[in-house]
Amino acid sequence: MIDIKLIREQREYVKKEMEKLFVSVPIDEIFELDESKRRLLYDIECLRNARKTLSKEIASEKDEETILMKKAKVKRINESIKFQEDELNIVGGRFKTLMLSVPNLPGRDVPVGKDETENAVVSYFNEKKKFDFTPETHYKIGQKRDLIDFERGAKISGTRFYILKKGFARLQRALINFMLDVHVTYHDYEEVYPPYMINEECLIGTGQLPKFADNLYKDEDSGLWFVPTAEVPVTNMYRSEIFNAEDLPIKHVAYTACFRKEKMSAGKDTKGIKRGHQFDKIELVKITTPEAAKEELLSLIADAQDILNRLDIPHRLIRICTGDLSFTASEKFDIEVYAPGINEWLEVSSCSDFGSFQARRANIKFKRNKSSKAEYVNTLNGSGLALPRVMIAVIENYQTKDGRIRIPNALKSYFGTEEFI
RNA sequence: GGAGAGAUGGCCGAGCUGGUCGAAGGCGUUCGCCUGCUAAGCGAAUGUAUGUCCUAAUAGAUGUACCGAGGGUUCGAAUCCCUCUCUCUCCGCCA
Repeated sequence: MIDIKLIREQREYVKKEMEKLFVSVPIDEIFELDESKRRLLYDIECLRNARKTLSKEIASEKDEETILMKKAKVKRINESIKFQEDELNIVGGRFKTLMLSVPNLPGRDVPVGKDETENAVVSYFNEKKKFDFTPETHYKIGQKRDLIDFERGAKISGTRFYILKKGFARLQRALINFMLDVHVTYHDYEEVYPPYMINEECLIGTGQLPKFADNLYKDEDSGLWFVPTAEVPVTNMYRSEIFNAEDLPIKHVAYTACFRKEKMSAGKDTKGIKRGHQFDKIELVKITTPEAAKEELLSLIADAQDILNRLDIPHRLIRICTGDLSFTASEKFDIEVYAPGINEWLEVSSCSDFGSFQARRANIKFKRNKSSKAEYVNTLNGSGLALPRVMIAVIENYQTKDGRIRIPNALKSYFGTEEFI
């Protein structure tokens, strides 16, 4: 949620910023709703004040008739209050709905661009591998060597589900441990293992709801939702909490499975393990002061990239332009790995600074010192990294001519004496 | 799943036969006094959110809401009633 004061005081500025995102947002309507909401609230408060005064008078009043008269007066006041409150509920409800659907404002130095075609590659890292044969796709290798079972995945769960077997199952498990170990040991993140099912407030807090309900799984019986990313439970751990400035930044790393319906992407990325309804991910989450956010974003990106450097996987860093920013982000960088088999760049991490957008929704604040007023924190996160696509990159980059996968040096300690899958 | 107990300010803890309760008391914290230093002692202050007025102001004045959450009764609710959530104890079941 953006600050309503911006709409109150700098409406034209907000409109201009929203134009950079190439979305239409009913700023004027929000402004007017806010005005009438405040007017109603003011009227109601005056009425309540009158009621309070009269009630107190009744308590000390002796004369029966005066009491009756005053009681009748309060009853009339209550009727007006009720009337105004009903009005307020309608106006306030509409206001809230609209506010929750306003995307975050783009950060100051985010380049303006229409869509993903105007994103800029910041830089390339690690040399592409040279092959003296045509590199195979991960799914061909997986099927040929019985390391991925797509048929039985579909049999037990439907399309976009697969079963990893033997060396690939172990490779994924090794990667999970490797990533967690690196972030905990070398990057100073505190590991957490959160629930995979969460209540609705969490998803409103981090901005997945109400807008992206279509892409989320829900258990109707309990009202709980399945996590689409660990960002949601980990950030929401601190919902409605106030930090002391000296306790920031908070840095967490979490491993979870993630569940997404992927309706929007129907028919897209159906081959291989690139896009499933369930996938594993290591997530990095930071909570910082506003002034530390930029630096923390850059180090978060570096932390995610470190995984790829240790694995020696070619990748590139992309700066996301305004038109391609996600709903909640004020600034965002993507990391893409190169997969020579399918010959694609695959997004393995999206690193974002959300400014105070999520903090405002989830009510997460900090105090600079004991006597100062609580301010909203900045929340940041990025994958560190998404498992299936790193799996693709490892499999396709480390394949040998005879269809085996050489185990990257960084993962050797997770595989005992084996050198190949 | 069954039976019972509970949820109050940074913490502990009164109030719960409805009005004088934004809420006693204690602890903690902050400031001042006292003091060779520390401790003790004395005095004062000390919730959050949001609106209005006034402002250079996150300074002042004032309104409203908040005693787990949401409804209800009443002129008036922390106090009474209903629903829900969570915590604790006991029983059952269980990886």
